Amino acid sequence: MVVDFFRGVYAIVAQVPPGKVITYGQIASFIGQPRAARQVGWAMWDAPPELNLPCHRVVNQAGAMSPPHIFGGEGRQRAMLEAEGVVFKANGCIDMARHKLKGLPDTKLHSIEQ
DNA sequence: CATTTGACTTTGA
DNA sequence: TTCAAAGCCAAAT
Repeated sequence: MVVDFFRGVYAIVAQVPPGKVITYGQIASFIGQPRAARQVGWAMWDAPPELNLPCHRVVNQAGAMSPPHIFGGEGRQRAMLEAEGVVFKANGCIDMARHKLKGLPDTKLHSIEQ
């Protein structure tokens, strides 16, 4: 089986270090479905708060963040990212070249794969 | 079972 | 990095 898509998303996001951000596409790629970036967002919606997933560290490729109604406020996500040490550009987008995660800190994804 | 929807990506300019 | 258009995948209706 392709493993629970959502399960993989949770595992990836949970391993994202503070002060760093990851794109939906990268998450999907780690799972094995580089085209299922949209479903990553769906998984986030279905993501239980018990996991304490740092959804604010998950952004799109352009460095733009999710709609405000997700975090219950306009500019809410930006505040959390700034608190983590993330640098924002004047336009309001994240400095991807500086914070875009290249690889996961732990390769424990071996369990969720396959 | 067919259609719509969406926390997106990629390519090109 | 930003704007525009087309494409993809899974869940909801």
